[in-house]
Amino acid sequence: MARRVTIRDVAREAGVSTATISYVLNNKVSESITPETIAKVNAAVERLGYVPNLSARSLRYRRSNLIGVVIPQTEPGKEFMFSNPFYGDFLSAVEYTARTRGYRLLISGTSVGQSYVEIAQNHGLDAIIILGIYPSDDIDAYKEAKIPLVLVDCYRNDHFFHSVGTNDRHGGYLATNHLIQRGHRRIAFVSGAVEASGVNQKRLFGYRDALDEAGLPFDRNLVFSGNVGYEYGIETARQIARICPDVTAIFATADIMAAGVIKGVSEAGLSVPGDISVVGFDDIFVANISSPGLTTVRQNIKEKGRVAVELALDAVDNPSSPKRDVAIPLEIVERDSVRSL
Amino acid sequence: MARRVTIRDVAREAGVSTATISYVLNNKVSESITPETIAKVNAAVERLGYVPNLSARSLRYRRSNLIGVVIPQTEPGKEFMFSNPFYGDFLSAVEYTARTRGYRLLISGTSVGQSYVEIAQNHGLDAIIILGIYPSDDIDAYKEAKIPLVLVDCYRNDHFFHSVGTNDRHGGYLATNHLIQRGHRRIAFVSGAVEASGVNQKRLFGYRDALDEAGLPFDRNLVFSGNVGYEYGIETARQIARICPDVTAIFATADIMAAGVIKGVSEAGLSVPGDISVVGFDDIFVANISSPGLTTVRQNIKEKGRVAVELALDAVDNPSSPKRDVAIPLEIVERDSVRSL
DNA sequence: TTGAAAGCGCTAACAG
DNA sequence: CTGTTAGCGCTTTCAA
Repeated sequence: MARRVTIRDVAREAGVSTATISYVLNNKVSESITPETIAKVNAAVERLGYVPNLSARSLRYRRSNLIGVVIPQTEPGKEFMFSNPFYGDFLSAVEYTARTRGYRLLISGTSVGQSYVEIAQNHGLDAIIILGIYPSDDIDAYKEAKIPLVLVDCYRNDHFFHSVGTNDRHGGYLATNHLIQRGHRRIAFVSGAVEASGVNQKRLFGYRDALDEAGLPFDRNLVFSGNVGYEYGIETARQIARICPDVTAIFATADIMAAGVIKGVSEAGLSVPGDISVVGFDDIFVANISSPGLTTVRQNIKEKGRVAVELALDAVDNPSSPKRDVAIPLEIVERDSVRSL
Repeated sequence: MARRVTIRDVAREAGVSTATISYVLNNKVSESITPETIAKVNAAVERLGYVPNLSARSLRYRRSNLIGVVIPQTEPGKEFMFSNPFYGDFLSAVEYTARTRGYRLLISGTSVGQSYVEIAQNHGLDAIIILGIYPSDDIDAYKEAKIPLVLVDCYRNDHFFHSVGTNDRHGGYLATNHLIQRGHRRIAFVSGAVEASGVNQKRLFGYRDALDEAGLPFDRNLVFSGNVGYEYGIETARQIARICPDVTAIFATADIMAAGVIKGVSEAGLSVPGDISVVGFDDIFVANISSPGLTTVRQNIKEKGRVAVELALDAVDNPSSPKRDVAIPLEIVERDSVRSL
């Protein structure tokens, strides 16, 4: 490794002191520096190819300009955290927004026995964006460490942190009501694990809301919950086709699952939407690709990512400002996977 | 921000010096420390919740345990760098491998006017993995900065850096030959930009190889190159359906495009594989989801990510070791998008 | 076996 | 207007 060019080298080259270099580099207008000096410094920086060392700076400043992003392992021990394209879309938006604000992203799953709090402190992360899970074990550690946190898609918030999500209950209602309006009466609900105060539970509540409103009975046997994945969608659709012949519609709480459902339905020798209508959730591009095109509840993932970063930076700059819960709007996007009965 | 617990605090708590703490923390066996001291130190660390500051350490060590990953902007100015799920899969594998080796990932696109070399030096990145593009402008800067680099899917390598990719020419051959073997004669080639020494050019060469081998003429009008995206696949398929009625098969050099092609063909009122057969490239899960299932050239993305990290770390540890070019094997995966004529 | 102290590169208070 | 210097948290040589 070639020796780094330091601020010292630049100072020598420019014939001024290191402090002056630092002032010029950071546009410290409070110090008044002659234009000539500025020019000399810039020339020296240029000539030497000087690049500031952020490790040193962050040691000094106690800030790293780094935001951590924690993506949940979809399945324990599974290394493909991005198996759902939703995460990629989200991360893209986060990265873009962070970059325009001068922040970089540190991404890391967590190995067993290692808390993300530790990683955060290790690298002096300015803020952390956590997706989908409420790290119940760690949460006190976060509070204690006073690391600004943004919770995404998490309802177990105690207003100690900012959060961003959607009105999942409303989303569940939207999807189910869409089907009911089109004459469906026996509607299956397919989702990942339904945990207390998790998004799937909320969506399930919304599903029940719509049922109730229409005076339809809630049938526990039509609720299928497993894991958020394409495979599980296939399996469940097969199963539904086999044991619930009266079901005419399926609401899957993630497009990736809905895609599996469509596949499973056709593998069972039935057609979408001919025999079974399907509504998804997210509106990732898979909804477009699937055939038939998937009618789904769109959430603006890009916006979600943007807001997550805004909130994170707000928490950094105003640690004591009141914590906000932002909900990204939802809307039904109609494609071709729903039939009117 | 609560004041950090530093090694000093731990030293005071344990009643020893900071050096001793450091020795214990880093298992410096060269120094012999009594078990009692070790126990005391560990207890103090535990009690105080001490977490090492990696900025300080990296300032000292001149290494950050950070690997940079550069994902190309698929389109200039477009913020969604992950529009192709391929990247998410790749990144997952990279993250997992890096983590098991004690490294974290810094991801960042590059804003205009900012070279990634600068980012790398800013954060003291130990190595960088660059996907898909040869940063021709920067390359000298990388060499000069002596930052270990791994080039992924890049043929413009001068053996100054490690690289990992696949035998794209062979892949192109595989796909095209698969179609030829099944009786297809008029086969369109649909890809992103065909640049000199880019993957698409290689795949195009492979396409020609297969044509040549079978004694089929190469028709320039059957080569469509635009950008790697679902939309472009749709457009091109429509166009092919309209102006090339004799085409019976399409080789799309990315599954994401192939998915678009399938959509476009059906929008044109034709069927896959009834009227037109389609072969893709990558075998991302979209190949599974699309209907009909996409026959495609599989590359082991996970392996690609793993190897990229291995090579990166090798370059860190052995800066002067000879540079390797690793090719990940390819194979045809048959699904339902190809018909035998 | 342990401690004191220098220094990694940078910033900012203070002095000149 | 510019320079000197202390110190951010850590490692490691050298001395005790």
